[in-house]
Amino acid sequence: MSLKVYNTLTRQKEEFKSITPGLVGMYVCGPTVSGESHLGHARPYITFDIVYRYLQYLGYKVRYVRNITDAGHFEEEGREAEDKISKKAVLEKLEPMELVQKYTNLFHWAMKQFNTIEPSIEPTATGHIVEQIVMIEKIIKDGYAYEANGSVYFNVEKYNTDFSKKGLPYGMLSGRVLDDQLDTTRDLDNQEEKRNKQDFALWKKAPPEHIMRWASPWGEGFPGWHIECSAMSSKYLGDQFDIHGGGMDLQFPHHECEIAQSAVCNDKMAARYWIHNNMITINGKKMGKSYNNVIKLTELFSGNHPALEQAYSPMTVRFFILQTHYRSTLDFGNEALQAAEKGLRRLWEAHEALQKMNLAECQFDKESTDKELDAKVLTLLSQFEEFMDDDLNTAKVLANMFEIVPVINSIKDKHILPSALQRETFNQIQLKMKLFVEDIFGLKSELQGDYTKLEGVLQVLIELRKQAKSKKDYVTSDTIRKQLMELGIALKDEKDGNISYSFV
RNA sequence: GGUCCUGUGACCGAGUGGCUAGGUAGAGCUCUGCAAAAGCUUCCACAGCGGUUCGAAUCCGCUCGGGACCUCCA
Repeated sequence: MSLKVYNTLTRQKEEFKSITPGLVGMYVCGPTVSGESHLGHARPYITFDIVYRYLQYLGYKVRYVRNITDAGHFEEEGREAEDKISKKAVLEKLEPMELVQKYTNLFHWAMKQFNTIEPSIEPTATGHIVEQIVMIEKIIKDGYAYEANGSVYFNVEKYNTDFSKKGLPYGMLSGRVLDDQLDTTRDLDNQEEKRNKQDFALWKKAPPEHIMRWASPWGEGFPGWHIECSAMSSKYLGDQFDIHGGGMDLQFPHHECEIAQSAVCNDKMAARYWIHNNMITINGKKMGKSYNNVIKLTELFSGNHPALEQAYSPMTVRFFILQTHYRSTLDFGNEALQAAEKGLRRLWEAHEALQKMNLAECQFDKESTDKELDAKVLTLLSQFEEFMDDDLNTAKVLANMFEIVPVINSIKDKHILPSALQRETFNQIQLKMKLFVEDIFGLKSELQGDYTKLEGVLQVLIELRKQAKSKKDYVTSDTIRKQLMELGIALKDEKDGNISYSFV
């Protein structure tokens, strides 16, 4: 068994082989910290968190680089070439770096809520201006870029002509042919600096009012968007690395341009495997600023948005995303999120109950084994890796988990005896559920803080209720249960007369 | 206009030739003082029309619908 991933470059699933045995270099396009992250942004970071975790499970030492874009995006290229970040800063009356800091912090907070593991390196664009300038100089020197009025543009046509011979034509990732594009590129104003419409900026001259600016051989300005990723990925991962990830919408032009820049500088395809996650949609349309349909993560967690019937917790969102294959679109909806919330709760409660079971004293013997059930469970468990190896099919793994949940609950409720399974099978369930639910899927309990005092108080109430029940004083017992429910604590009368509780 | 993807039951979604996906909701039953939870059962879908095949949600064609990219975008 070995991991297979879908490579956008070849349009097929390929066996994953790292360049250096045992080591993986992975670069994922990070956030632009000029605003708050929304639900759509959560998808790539959760998706590649799974990739990161699974690769590590497979035994790889992974260097995971995810950048912070804190400069360089153009709001409207060609118009005034305004840096997106400085534009917003003026609006909010903040220093640009203050704004950048604010949204970087918010992003990190959200990533922590989602229980994603921090990348190995999180470089910022502004921290790598020098590297970007060096790269641009090299591209100019080789004749694939030209300066015009303090800005520098990449000569796409010349690149395509020369590098097609080397098997690296422009458009190879997104599957487009350069000639087709000449007519289809939209008209933008003030494009006269460019020799061709499809040329893209490596460096932009900063207008006088522009606050974010750096000295360069071409005057004061700021870097183009695409060059930052090329500069940072090659700096930390080398001329060619294993995985480049990001959202599908970055395929063109962003990743295409990265490929071209890196090809000129390093004479190589920057990355071997290009992995792209699909979009999150809302009412069938991509969630995005330009569609005016975004739900910010803070809104999602608080429920404070007209489209939301309630708040949804970070783990619910994480689970929601994992229930779908990463290359399919995922449609947002209250009903769908609520279904995810309930499903997650059932899975998590079974998982917790399972981990608490201690069967050391239990008698297992051959005669009592339900061979059919035992074999079924073993198959379900063994498929966990099989499904993950098949292009990270988290949806199928979850489906299998949900087939195991009734078995766990039945053992817990004593509908079936633990000895219906072999001891080794039971141990496997505990082991693999923990491994996949927690370590690979990164799900966790959302209870925070120290609950020992609260638990003590609950025990007192539970004792009182037990007493009331034994006296058939159902008014008291129902009152306790009802009022706790209103506080979000559900009491359950177990078969054996015990009372358990859970936080809803 | 160009390139590409897609249409699965009430909702979200796996699934690329034959075998129950799964979750949620609904219905029934068991358990139970009641409830909740849990378990069992049920709901047996693949846009439409043709074609290929012993057999198609899955392959091919057409029709209709939805979407992405071509501009910043996760």
